[in-house]
Amino acid sequence: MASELNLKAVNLSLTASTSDVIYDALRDAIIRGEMAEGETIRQESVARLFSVSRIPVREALKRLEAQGLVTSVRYKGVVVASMSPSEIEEIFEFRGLVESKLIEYAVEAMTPESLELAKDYCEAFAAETDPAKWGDLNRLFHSALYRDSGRPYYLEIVQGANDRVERYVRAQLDLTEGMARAKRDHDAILDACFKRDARKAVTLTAAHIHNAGQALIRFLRERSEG
Amino acid sequence: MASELNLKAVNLSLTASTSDVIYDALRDAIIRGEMAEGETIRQESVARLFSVSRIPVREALKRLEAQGLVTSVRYKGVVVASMSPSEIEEIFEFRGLVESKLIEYAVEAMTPESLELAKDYCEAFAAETDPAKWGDLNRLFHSALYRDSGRPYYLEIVQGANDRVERYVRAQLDLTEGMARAKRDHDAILDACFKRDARKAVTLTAAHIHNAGQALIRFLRERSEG
DNA sequence: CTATAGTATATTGGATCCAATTTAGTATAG
DNA sequence: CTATACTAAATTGGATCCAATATACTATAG
Repeated sequence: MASELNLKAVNLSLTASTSDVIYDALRDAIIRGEMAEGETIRQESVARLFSVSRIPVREALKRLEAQGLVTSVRYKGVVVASMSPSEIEEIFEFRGLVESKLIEYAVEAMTPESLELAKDYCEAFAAETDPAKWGDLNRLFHSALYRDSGRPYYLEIVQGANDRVERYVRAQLDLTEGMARAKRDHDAILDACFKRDARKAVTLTAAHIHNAGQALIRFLRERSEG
Repeated sequence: MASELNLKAVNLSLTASTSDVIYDALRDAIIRGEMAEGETIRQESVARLFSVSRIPVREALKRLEAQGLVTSVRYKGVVVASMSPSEIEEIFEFRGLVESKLIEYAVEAMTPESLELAKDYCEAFAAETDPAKWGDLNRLFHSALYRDSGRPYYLEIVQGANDRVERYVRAQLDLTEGMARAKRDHDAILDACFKRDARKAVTLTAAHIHNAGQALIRFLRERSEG
């Protein structure tokens, strides 16, 4: 139910419109898996939730649609997008391709501050016991690694790709032992970055994403059979 | 001026809303370079143009914003996005990375129909004398090459990347000798596809995109100096 | 003459209302 | 009892109106 959304979205900045706030809250709820896939999002219920009219809600939904997080059918409504295992597999393959390049560009350019930041997030991720926070820390870790790549467009695209699959990743991390491997992978990638070993970082990143994708696909196929 | 838009957008399908029609028309106008970069798009003028209210216009603009084709400032309006040479360069680099992979996947899987289609577009592109149509045929050619790749997400991303730079490519093709090389490149790529030589197709595609990008950057820098 | 304050206009953001369509429910024919 | 036609409720799409803000313009002080 949309009414269960725990909206943490405060004004991100002074220039945020109502539409922006709603967009962020809905995107967050979808990414975190707080809304079931296939669930229809009623304009009126979202509007009531925020005590606004449907206008900004509709604009937010258009943006979500453009990003592929919801699908819309005229006069019927928008539903939370759902992805087949093969679609998810494609996204992971794509992430491997692009994020490998990103880490290659970033390793040479990484500042000490970024390295420290990545280290902090890496440790926080390893120490975190609340599954709900793993996704955030995982994302923060990777974006700390990539931030000096000098490739804003790549980052934008990778963010979009991650957005589409994050809900599935979270569901899996909650229920499997994927965390253990993720921690080891992160440590190894971070180590390669500290040593400025771009080639190794690339290899490890590609393997990290590939393995995570394969584990997720196995998980989803098992669950769909069970 | 927005009033100069030659709207060719008829209903794409029976399920198209007014917002969809306006979105397509604006996207088309931006991509084709019919609107100057930095030009502000007034909701009211677009609405008048289509004889509708501002509501569907605003929804269309939100979608364009989500795709990076316009940028919006609260209470000021949306303007046609403009890209710096370095941003354009990044897009071309990105395209090279992703489209190389796409052609690799596609070459093995290409059906005779797709090969014929690509050949037709390639020839039409080479024979076309109207610069306004080069962009369309160029895009059709490449999408015919990629369509059997089995990678819908890659295609979606590549389309978005192309959308952002197409206006600049068109401006350059209109004014330089870039066409000649483009034709030769296309012939060579198509030949490699017919011979199922994936490796060669990859190399040629990467070079094709790289060269086009470099030529475009040179063109833009010259023009900004002149 | 220039700079600044203040006002009027234009434009965007949002709310409310109406129209178009779908969906749920009901009655009726077979 | 089932299937179909019809009606009512719910929902989305769009139009019109009002509020918030920015921009252009004017007047006035210096």
